[in-house]
This record gives sequence, structure tokens and C-alpha cells, in this order.
Amino acid sequence: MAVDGSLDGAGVALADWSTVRDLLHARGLRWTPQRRALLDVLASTDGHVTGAELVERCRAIDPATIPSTVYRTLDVLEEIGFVSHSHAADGREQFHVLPVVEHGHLECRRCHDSWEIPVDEAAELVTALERSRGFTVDLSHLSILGLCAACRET
Amino acid sequence: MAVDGSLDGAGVALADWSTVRDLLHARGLRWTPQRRALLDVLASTDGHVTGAELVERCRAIDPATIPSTVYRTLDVLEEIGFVSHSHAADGREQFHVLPVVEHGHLECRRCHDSWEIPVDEAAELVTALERSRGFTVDLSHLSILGLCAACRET
DNA sequence: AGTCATATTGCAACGGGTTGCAATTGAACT
DNA sequence: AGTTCAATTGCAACCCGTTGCAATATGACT
Repeated sequence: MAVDGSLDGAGVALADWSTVRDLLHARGLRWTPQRRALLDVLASTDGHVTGAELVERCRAIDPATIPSTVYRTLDVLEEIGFVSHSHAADGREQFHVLPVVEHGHLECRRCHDSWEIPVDEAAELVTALERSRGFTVDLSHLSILGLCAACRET
Repeated sequence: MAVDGSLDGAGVALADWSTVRDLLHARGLRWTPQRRALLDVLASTDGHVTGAELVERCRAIDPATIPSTVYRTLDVLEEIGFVSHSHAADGREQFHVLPVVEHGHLECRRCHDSWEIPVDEAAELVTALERSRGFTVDLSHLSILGLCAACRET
């Protein structure tokens, strides 16, 4: 659900932002220098980034970067399926770039380390909620807090 | 008020805040008017409340209420197990009063309605993560975003 | 009742993120 | 190349929550 057909093979697409540009145009949205800066930053990102980090990295490209512009662009990019976000245990936003294998997040309350939950590991929960309630889980937004094995032992 | 009549399960301990007071004292912590005000508010709360709502309700009792005091008290109450918190889809904190049956949360991305996930419905996921990674899930902090049956149809 | 250590409060500044609105600008059309 | 209109930006104010620190007040002990 996160990644629709038009984004197939998008490892390429991301590096080459003209794909994003076309997607935006197709929706009557615009291609601006600010958006390009953010996409450059995203293209050189892997794993998870907080919103604040993205703002800072954009500022490295253009010191005049305005936070609200970055966050609004992130919203747009999420709508067209280019990034997804979840919330870390402290409530801060975490973004990451698609396409990537869809996954949820696991975070330790004590050591703050985090891990990814692959689709198959969450499958039971997802299908159970689907079946019992007709609820479709957004796995990439899922963030589970708890205690990791290492911290539990100490 | 905090201490009136009908005590059913969850009500008992909370309605009588002397229990909380004792728990605090047992840890060398103190009983203050500000904490009492918050406990009065919590005692008359059921279901979920945001931090901001709690601040506002405390202000109704004492207009001089300071947000940081409320949030710090909430931290303490969470440590002693009297409240738990999770994050709504927008990242805002949601508190709720214990004891209550432990549960996770389900929230619809579209209509923002939300539901509780009882322990047994999450059991498979919890035990799977426990077994495969030794990770202990904090169910009450869990908040799952997705699309509810009603919204999916439209 | 008075003393004292320290938990707690008030305050002010900050951090992350959002919103409303006027000014700017992308891009479609001519 | 110029016109036009809506999408986007910049800005400033705001919201929720956190943090550091000096001042205050709890409650244990005398």
C-alpha cells in the first residue's frame, strides 16, 4: 500500500529526481529549488532521519532554508509515496526514504537502540486486525516500544 | 471529586489518592498541592487524555498551574505505574489512568477514530517478538496507524 | 516548634513541528 | 516573451513538551 505500481524500480527513480518532478507535475504540483534541495538530501540518506536533521542538512545546501517549507514538502512527498514517517519513542518524527522494504520499528525504552521489523514478522498481527476488524495496518508507521534482550538481562 | 462513592476496579486505588501518596513517600518523593490537583483531575478522567488537556484541567483547579510541573508529575506517576502514555498518530502524548486492562491503540489515518487492542489480540505479535528477539513489548505504549473498515470502503 | 537536606516548583528559554496569511514564483497558455 | 492563476514560500506566531537553574517547601529528625 505504501508503494504503488508507479514507483516500481524506484531505487533508480530516487537518485534521479526527475521521476519525482513528473509525479508532482502529474498532480498539478510544482518543482521548486527548495524541493530539489530536500530531494538531494533524501537521495543521500539511508536509514532513518528525523525532521530536524533533514532541516539541518537542507540548510547546508541553502542556509536560508525555512523549516516549515521542509516539513510541508515532506508531507507532499509522503502523499506521493516517496517517504514515510513514524514516531520514535519520544514522539519525534522519523522519516525514511522509499522504496525500501516496508517494515515497522522496534525501540528499546532503556538503551534507545532500534531495529526493523520485517513484514513477515508482523504478518500475524496485520492479518489478525485485517480479519477481525477490517483494519489495514500501516506497517511503516508502526513503532513498538519495549525492552530489548540485552537491557532486560541487566 | 476524587473521593466519592462508587468504586469499581480501576476506581478503587485511584479514587483514594492516599495510596499514591504512600507510594511516593515510600520512594522518598513528596506530596504537594500540585500533584494532588493532577491526581484529582486524573481520578475524574476515563479513557484517553492528552497532556495539554490535563494541563488545562489542572488550571481549572489552580489557574497558576505550570505545564512543566504537570508533565514532570506525569513522568513520576508513570514511573510508579499510575498512568501510562502512548503517542497518537500526530505524535501528541496520550495518557491514561491505570489500573485498567492493559491494551494497545488503533487509530484510523482518515477519520482519526481510535480503538483499543486487547492483550489477546496482540498476543501473537508480543510472543513472536519475545521468542525471536527476547524483546518485551510495552503494549500500552503501542499505537497502530492504519485505515479502518468504514474509511476503506469510501 | 525548629532545623535541615533535598525534592519540587516556577520561570524562562529552548526544540520540534504546525498554521495562517501576504508575497512570490512555477508553469500553462497565448 | 508576457499574462495569469494557483501552488509555494517566507515569515511570524503559535502549540506541545522539555530542560536548566535558582527559589521554595516537604517531611524527617531533633
